[in-house]
Amino acid sequence: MARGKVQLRRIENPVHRQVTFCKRRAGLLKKARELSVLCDADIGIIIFSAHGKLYDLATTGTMDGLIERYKSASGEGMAADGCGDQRVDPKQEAMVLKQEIDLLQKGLRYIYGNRANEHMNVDELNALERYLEMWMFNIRSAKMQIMIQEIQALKSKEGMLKAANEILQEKIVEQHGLIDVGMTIADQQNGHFSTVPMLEEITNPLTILSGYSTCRGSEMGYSF
Amino acid sequence: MARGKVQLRRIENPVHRQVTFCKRRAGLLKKARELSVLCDADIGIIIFSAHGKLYDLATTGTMDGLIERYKSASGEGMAADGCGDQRVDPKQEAMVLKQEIDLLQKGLRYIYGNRANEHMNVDELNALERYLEMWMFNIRSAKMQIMIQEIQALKSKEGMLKAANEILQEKIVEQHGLIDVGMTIADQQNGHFSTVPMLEEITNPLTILSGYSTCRGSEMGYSF
DNA sequence: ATCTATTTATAAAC
DNA sequence: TGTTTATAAATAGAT
Repeated sequence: MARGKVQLRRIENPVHRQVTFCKRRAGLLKKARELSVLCDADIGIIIFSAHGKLYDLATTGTMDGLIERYKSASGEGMAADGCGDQRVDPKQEAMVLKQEIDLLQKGLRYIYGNRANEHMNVDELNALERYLEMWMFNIRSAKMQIMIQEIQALKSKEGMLKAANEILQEKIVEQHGLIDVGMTIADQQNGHFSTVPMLEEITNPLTILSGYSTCRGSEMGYSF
Repeated sequence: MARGKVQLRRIENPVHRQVTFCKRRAGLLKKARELSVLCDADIGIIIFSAHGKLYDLATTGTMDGLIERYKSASGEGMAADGCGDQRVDPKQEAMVLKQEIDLLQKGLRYIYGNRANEHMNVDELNALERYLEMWMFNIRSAKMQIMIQEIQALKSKEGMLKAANEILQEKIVEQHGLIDVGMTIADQQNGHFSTVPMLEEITNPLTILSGYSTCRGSEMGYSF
């Protein structure tokens, strides 16, 4: 705000960044206190610096009190959604794909390269943002499917082995009486990996996108 | 700040107070977003109006995530009794993922749902864009680690069972002569799932981002 | 909500 | 860090 307009992006110079952090942090907290007094509001602010240091402010009581109040107040509204879909043109498909690829490449340069060299406007960024989301879905779906297959295959294999194990055990018992070597080894592992249900919940893309499974699954034939 | 200096005390006129509350609240949140972007800070703000209405902002993930982080960061002055260290967030990991998903879902509602219902400003969209990049890396890494662990655990379990199986087999042979039931079942599965190396190639984030493996691995200590 | 006259906040320099 | 100063932003009051 002074001696030069500031761009809304991360300040690269660490010294400048630190100085600005101090000044603006102070300014922000001051504004918060003013708002609280002027308008009779209760305000809590939590700030973690880039290095993880905590700064906080609670204009009323304690931060914990505000957090409690927040938790009870925020558990309220849940809106439904109406997902309207548009339609695609069969003829321009190739051109569209080409443009998407161009944008992808530009975006990668932007994200991983020197941002100063690549200019992307808001529209391009928005488009890129949408693509990123689709990519995540596609890649994740593909990988999850493979890994879930793998896990289920291993589990079924395990089941087979256990069954075989039991059969062998029984044979031995039939022939000889109780022997415990095999059972002991097998049972040591039981219940050790009960994380599987949770795992599947977390990793299943459909779970993550719950409520958005209309997520253009059919439109997502982008050949990535 | 304009047309008249303001006194630092509660504005008595209810209309003025309400107007000022709206304006300054917007200003405060804007300042917070700027500070967050400029200085790479994570900020959460909770505002209760005089009438109890809640307004909030979380520049990183969700407010719940910041609250958790706040609680663990602020409660560092107590290290009395001998509790086991939980340095490697076994539970926090899941929560972190959940928060990321929350924000992603908000973004998805915005992108695919009715934009009128979800108001996201340009700042939020830019943040979302940055998050997408980080999420792709972080979420994928976390999930891959879990699933790879799972697969390895199952494989080791399989090894155990096979070993037990063999021992049992030997016992039977010792006692009785050749029996083929167990061996047949176990061997049916051999070599069936040689896909694992390929799987790991596909799922490794660094592979997907090949050519961009300078992918800020070290800069990505965003504490989600 | 939109428009200005002013007050504030603050970037750069010290 | 703290102070100074020129300038960008925020915003009080009016519309």
